[in-house]
Amino acid sequence: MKEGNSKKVLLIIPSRIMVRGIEGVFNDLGEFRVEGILSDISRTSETRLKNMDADIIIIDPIVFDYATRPVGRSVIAEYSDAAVVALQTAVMEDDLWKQYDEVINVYDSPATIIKKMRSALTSRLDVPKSDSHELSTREKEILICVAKGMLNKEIADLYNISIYTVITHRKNITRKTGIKTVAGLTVYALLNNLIDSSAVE
Amino acid sequence: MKEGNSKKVLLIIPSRIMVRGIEGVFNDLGEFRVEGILSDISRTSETRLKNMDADIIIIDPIVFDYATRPVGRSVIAEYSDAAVVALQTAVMEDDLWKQYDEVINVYDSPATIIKKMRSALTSRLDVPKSDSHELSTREKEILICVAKGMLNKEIADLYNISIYTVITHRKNITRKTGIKTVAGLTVYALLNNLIDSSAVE
DNA sequence: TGGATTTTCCCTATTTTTGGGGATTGCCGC
DNA sequence: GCGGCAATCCCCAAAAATAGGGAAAATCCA
Repeated sequence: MKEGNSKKVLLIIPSRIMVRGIEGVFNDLGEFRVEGILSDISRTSETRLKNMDADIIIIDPIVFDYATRPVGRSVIAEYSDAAVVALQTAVMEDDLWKQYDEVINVYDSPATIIKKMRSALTSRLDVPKSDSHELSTREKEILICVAKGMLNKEIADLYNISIYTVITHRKNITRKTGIKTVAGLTVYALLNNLIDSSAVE
Repeated sequence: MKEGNSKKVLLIIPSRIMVRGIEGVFNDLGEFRVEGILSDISRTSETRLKNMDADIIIIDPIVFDYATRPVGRSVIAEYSDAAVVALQTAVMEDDLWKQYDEVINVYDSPATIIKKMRSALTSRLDVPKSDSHELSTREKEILICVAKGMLNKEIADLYNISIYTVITHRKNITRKTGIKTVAGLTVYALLNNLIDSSAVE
């Protein structure tokens, strides 16, 4: 397989292990070549994203990170036309995977990985739109606390706000998500990578 | 760093990406050298485990079919004296990590990985013991309901028992597990495969 | 058989959450 | 400037959970 023919890949993956692993798998097989590596999607990264003319981007959705940012592929789409493949390492809500052209699981065999890479290049999604009824920053913070099992009083103390405010936020959270129980909200937080299971109990 | 000096490492990891990644990281740094790779812990693997005189084993606990029970390290201990390091890729109950000499996270930096590898070699655990206080059948049933977000009243009606009984069971569950909050119990139930995340919200 | 465990039930009191109202401030976009 | 939204605060009443206590059957196992 000729070097010149291979597709340019950009990795946006904070795990050195996984970066080296994917490089290794691609080196074994040719066809794809890692041309750039980013470990986050910070401001400085965005210019590299724009300048580097990658054919395909493999991203670990964890970079869209807990609570702070509006999740998703759409962020990438602003800076690059490359196909975007998610690297699946953790549990995440089904809907969130659908925005990517393909999803590679860390346990996939090299053959499967290559197949999915090809698939990502041919069958491209065109309109990745972000969902509407997002939780506000504060609401996410409160939700995280709730999912951790904190009391309203504890949350109020943590953020130096009134317990009434906490309760109001919780009302809005249940209204926006449609989830009425703590158990449900905990699962919601887990599936949306707002918390890690180790953060609870 | 001399080749002859490097420690022998056995990987028991089903993910090709992660195997190649760890090989890459170790190649970059010397000191450790991957001598063998297994992708499961089947019967045939056991002889290789015994014969290969590894200094340290890195294992992805997913090969133990996870969460189900506190197996794990003890299985390895039957066939090898090597230090055992877990590769942390997914959420798992806190206690289950404690049986390993070290836990490397996929997002750890190479420096951290090496540090943990050294630590695993020096500070070795000696008695990997399993925990005792299991939940009774009824308690598991109640726990499942709690994790689903059901009210005590609803649980009582479901099993045709008094709400007092439900409360008593919940007291015993919190006492046995040491988990006081619904959020924590939900995670516990998820991690122990008592419920599926789809069963909640 | 006898002890341990499980399962069941009950009470009181307190704490916490939920659900229904409201209200003010400030910021952003049209 | 006006509407919408985010974030803050407040009250009240009802529902639910928590934390003590105790106790009696049923079941299991050694």
